Amino acid sequence: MNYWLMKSEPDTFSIDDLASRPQQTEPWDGVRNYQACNMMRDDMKLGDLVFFYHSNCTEAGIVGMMEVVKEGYPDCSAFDPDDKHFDPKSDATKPRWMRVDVRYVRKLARTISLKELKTKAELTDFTLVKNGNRLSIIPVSQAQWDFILSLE
DNA sequence: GCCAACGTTGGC
DNA sequence: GCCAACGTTGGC
Repeated sequence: MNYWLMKSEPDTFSIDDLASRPQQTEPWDGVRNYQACNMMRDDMKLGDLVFFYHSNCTEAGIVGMMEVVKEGYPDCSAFDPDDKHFDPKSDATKPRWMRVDVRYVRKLARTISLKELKTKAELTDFTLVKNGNRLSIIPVSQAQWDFILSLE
């Protein structure tokens, strides 16, 4: 069982959007970064738990939790010329990008902000708090997961 | 809206 | 395979 963190801009897709979806489930598509896609393809497994992180907003931070309900499969939004994330170099015979499906688990009692996470000695190795980090999917260790939840 | 950091592209 | 140019991310 692995733990993860996935970023989303709340203006585009927030935790409340996820909670109001049918079955509270959503395909996590539009990721166009190889490192992140490889993790969805190879490492994210059914039942893995994921922090939902709001980025590029007033209070960037961890707002909730979700779980992987479908393992990596081709992101067909890359095949659709009308889609914002269309990629002409990806096609159905050789999909370049992957996605997983995630289901809402719960919101945290409060937002654990990036600012706060950066102050914790326990998290100095956590990729999220490293300067200039741009990965939208980040692995979280068991220890990091437990520690972050203890802050709630 | 600014800008630093970083990933990707493409010429050579 | 190097690296400059360019585009994007995301905190502030």
